[in-house]
Amino acid sequence: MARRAEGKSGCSVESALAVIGGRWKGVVLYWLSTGTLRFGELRRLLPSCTQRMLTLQLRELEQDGLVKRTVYAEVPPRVEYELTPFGRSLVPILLDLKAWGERYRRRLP
Amino acid sequence: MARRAEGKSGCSVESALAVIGGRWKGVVLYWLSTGTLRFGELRRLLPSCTQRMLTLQLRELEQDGLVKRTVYAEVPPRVEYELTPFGRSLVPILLDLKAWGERYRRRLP
DNA sequence: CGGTATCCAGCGCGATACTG
DNA sequence: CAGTATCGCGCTGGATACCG
Repeated sequence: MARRAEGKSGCSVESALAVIGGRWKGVVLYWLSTGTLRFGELRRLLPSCTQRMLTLQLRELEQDGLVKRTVYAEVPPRVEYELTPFGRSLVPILLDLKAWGERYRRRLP
Repeated sequence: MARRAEGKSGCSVESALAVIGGRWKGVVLYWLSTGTLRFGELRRLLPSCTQRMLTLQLRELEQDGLVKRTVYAEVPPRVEYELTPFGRSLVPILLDLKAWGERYRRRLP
């Protein structure tokens, strides 16, 4: 986690990218911006992300205070993920990025 | 370049992050948003980025159409980098990210 | 000054298997 | 269902040296 570790040095753009720059974090955050989701639902929404990676990325987002994890003591177990208020503060930027990404893709050969 | 290569698949957030997610790209773009810069100037602005990495990241940004590279046939050689119009279209988002990054850092222990 | 070339470490990430 | 555990590969990026 070299990238995430150095959160305090460098400029703030780096800090932000360190938080959302993980392989799947952008998409995870995007889907969570549409509402609370269970682990299995996220898995289905990110078919090419392995279970292990999904877990890891969610844990990091949780540590960074963007995502809240709620475990329900049921059988079978249920775990729900949702954005924290701080996480939600990133959503507008994420949507801008998404829009920009669409324009970028339209330029491709 | 696994990340950059798959620009066409996945959601657009991924595409955008694939373009600006490189280790130094965010900062390079940020500095270039303040005006045209020579290679050596960028080096001084990113002291912890090696010359090799700076070159690589600039080349990728150039390929992605965000940065224009101009070589002046002088001695000693002079090379200037500036944002393309398309690159400039990313600047507002970058500034939002920067502002968000500052808030993020203020939350840190 | 503004680059290549070369070599190489580390870790990001995937694949697979097992568990409460 | 929602995870951990373990193993290993490949790419990212660092160090260093050389070039027009």
